[in-house]
Amino acid sequence: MPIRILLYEDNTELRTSLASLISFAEDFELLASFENAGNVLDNIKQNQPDVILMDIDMPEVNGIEGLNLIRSKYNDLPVIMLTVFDDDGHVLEAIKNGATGYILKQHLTTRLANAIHEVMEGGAPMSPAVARLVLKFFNNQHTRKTDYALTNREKQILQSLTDGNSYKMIAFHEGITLGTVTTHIKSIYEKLGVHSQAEAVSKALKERLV
Amino acid sequence: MPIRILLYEDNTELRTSLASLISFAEDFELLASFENAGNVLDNIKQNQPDVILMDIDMPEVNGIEGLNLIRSKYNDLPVIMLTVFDDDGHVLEAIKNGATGYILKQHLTTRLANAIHEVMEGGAPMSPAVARLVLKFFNNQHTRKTDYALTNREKQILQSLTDGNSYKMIAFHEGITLGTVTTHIKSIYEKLGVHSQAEAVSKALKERLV
DNA sequence: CTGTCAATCCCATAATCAGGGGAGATGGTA
DNA sequence: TACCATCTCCCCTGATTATGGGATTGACAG
Repeated sequence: MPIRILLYEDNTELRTSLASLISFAEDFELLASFENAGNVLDNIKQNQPDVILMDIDMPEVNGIEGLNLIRSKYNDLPVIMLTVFDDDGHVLEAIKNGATGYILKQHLTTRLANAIHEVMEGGAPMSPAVARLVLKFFNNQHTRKTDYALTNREKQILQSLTDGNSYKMIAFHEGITLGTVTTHIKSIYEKLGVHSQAEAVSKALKERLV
Repeated sequence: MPIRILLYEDNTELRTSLASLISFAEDFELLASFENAGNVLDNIKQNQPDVILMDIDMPEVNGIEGLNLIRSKYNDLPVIMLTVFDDDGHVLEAIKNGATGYILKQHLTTRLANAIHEVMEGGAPMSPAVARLVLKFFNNQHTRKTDYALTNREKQILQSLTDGNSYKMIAFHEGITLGTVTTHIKSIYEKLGVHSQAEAVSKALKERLV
């Protein structure tokens, strides 16, 4: 049983050559190809593909929008994004929206077949540069911690505040008086340069202080 | 000029066979290998490697700790993690801590050489299953939005609250009275099931409502 | 045309919070 | 020893917030 494929690509030449590339391999079957993602949901319903190849930069309805349409109905259908750019914005946007793989057009000839097999086996094929980008972003998200020189006690209390506890509850949980809690919070505010709970909690969460 | 490699792997047998695998290729040079990451910073200083191969599961100082040590000094030195587990926790932990690549031991023979070349060219080699895991996590982080049926106005105000604005400031910015702000916030709290600013802000940020 | 909903406004009160002050007890360091 | 940071406690006051009412308007659906 061949792997059933739908292709979205606005460049006629590339679409044609991709089509023949796919048809060449006997374990792939190209069901249809389109020049934009305008009717992607209908296309899927009619063709029942196993995998979708989606260019990002298309007129009318582009690849990201197409991806969104797909994900609104089909959560697990593998979608491999194709693009000439390794532009950060596009990549991250596609991935946030649930792309399964992401290959640069320059790697198409060497990687496409492999990539299709990989997604069918539950993998996530990416051009190495794309993978690096994702890891970098991921890493940034999780290490950004400016040093405000909060003491351990202050961190605990900020944590508790961030969990939505009132001064009273914090005092109870930490086994200290209400007055002490306010004292700690005063210095937390000073160190963070904020003037309200909302600001403190926001800063704590955004900068991963807790 | 061969690519200079340091290896960390506690299993003697595997360490030996990796060592010979690496020495076999003439574009690689194995500088040294160790059974845990205890002296990783000294090792690096002495050997000046281009790439580090790091097992995760090692006695004394494990791969994640080793990675952390490395990242505290060397921000760009490529570190490829090796593991038998495709266990979510390890993978994500390693990536959060700045791993450059992540390959499963079952793929070592077929992918290792390739992976080393990829990191040297600025890529991020990952076993497909690992890549899928990362994308999935990434995707979750960015789409998790439970529907609390907040109205547009309520979302705006929640946003403003999350930015650290007081009721007064919100009233001013939105051009409505203080009373109206409290009314909106009342219904926001009801819909979110919270009873304080801190809780609301926390929930809004954690569940990406804003 | 009637009901529902979003958005606006108002009133009122108890509780909580922000920010100002001062002060004693640790424990480590210069 | 003297200093300094940390953690603890206290007092006070004005501002802000949480929560309970009730009410009007316009839009939209049935």
